[in-house]
Amino acid sequence: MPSDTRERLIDAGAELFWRQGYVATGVKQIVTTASAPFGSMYHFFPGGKEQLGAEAVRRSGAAYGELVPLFFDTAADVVSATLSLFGGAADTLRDTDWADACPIATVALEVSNTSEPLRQACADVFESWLELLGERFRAAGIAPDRAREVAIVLVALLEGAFVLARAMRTTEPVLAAGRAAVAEVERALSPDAG
Amino acid sequence: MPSDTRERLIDAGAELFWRQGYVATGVKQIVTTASAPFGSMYHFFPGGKEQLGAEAVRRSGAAYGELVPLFFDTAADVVSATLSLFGGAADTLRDTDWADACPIATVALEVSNTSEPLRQACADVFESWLELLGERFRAAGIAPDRAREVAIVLVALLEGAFVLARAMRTTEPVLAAGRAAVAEVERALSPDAG
DNA sequence: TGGCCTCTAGATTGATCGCTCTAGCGATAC
DNA sequence: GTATCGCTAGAGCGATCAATCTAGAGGCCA
Repeated sequence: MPSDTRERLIDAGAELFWRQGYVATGVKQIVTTASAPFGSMYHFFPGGKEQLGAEAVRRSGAAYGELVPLFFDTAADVVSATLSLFGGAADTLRDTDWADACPIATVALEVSNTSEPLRQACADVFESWLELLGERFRAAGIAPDRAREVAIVLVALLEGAFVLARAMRTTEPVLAAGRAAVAEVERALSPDAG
Repeated sequence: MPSDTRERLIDAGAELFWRQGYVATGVKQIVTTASAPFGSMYHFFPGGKEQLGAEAVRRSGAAYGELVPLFFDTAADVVSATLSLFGGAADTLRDTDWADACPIATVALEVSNTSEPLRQACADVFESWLELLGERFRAAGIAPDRAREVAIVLVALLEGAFVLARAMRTTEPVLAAGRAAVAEVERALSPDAG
């Protein structure tokens, strides 16, 4: 069985990196938050903060990816699923004081040119989301290449809207992005129009 | 006349925050890069790193905003301007080793919940971009409310595509976002179709 | 010349950074 | 019993953090 302390360290790291970013989060703070002994940190993660960071990113990514079935399995179709995905994101953002946005976007931008393992972890997470979403769009009858493109546009709209919304403290960008995402999905569903 | 040293400090800060983010950039590094005396830093910016950061963000934002007339004045219409804007962004990103993306996005995410002055500076910059773009879309005949929404969608697509592209090391998201941006602009130009 | 003010110059502060180190606890194996 | 191993525990390393401090250089005006 996996060590309990190790799990708690990853969870604490994921939470803190989400909220504060990678650079601003100290190892000591992670250890304290996890109620773990400091020595265990480097026992379980000989690669140090970077290794813990990579595992935390992957865990956050997997958790966030579970939102895809949550929204797309309950909705009537991919259009309404897309709409409620953005609507839910806007509500969550506002209700959490503009904190609960993408758990890895800040880290992704921070480390993109400074840590290859972390950059790779972020890339893998994004790719997994694209695959999860692409699958849904293919199931809705959209051709594979087009399905991937729609998935990319959807994720880009969400990530970009998060950046704007968190800075400007308004849900306006998320709602506008949601309408654009719906339009993109509809456009892919009926490629003849336009 | 404005002090030369002060100007150099802001420029150096803007450059470093762009490349490394706000948290990862040290005051000492800014001073060294600017070839400025350390004492001058706190003479010109009694508010410290935070004050310099806010001014650097506004300067970067203004410089980046100049891309709007650059692309929209030379293009035949707003659609081709949008297309070349994303195309240019993709080329630049690839040619600079995925470094030259949005100069303030990393900072915006980093400080959104930790520094109100910096958050405000980022919000002001985004708002200025939305105004610059909205103006162009209004001039193209799009109703004011709709023009703002198109501007938001365009910026969100670009910011989100940057996040994906920098992590995944491919221009694919920027190009896909560009096509979606073009579709959004076209949709706004002919609201009857669809 | 003397006084004032802006800016330069960098040593220094206390705190925190990521990380290494030794020491020892407790359970299992023989 | 005792040797081994996984894990706990935290003191302490050198480096770096943002920021403060004193000291003085140089221009401007009287």
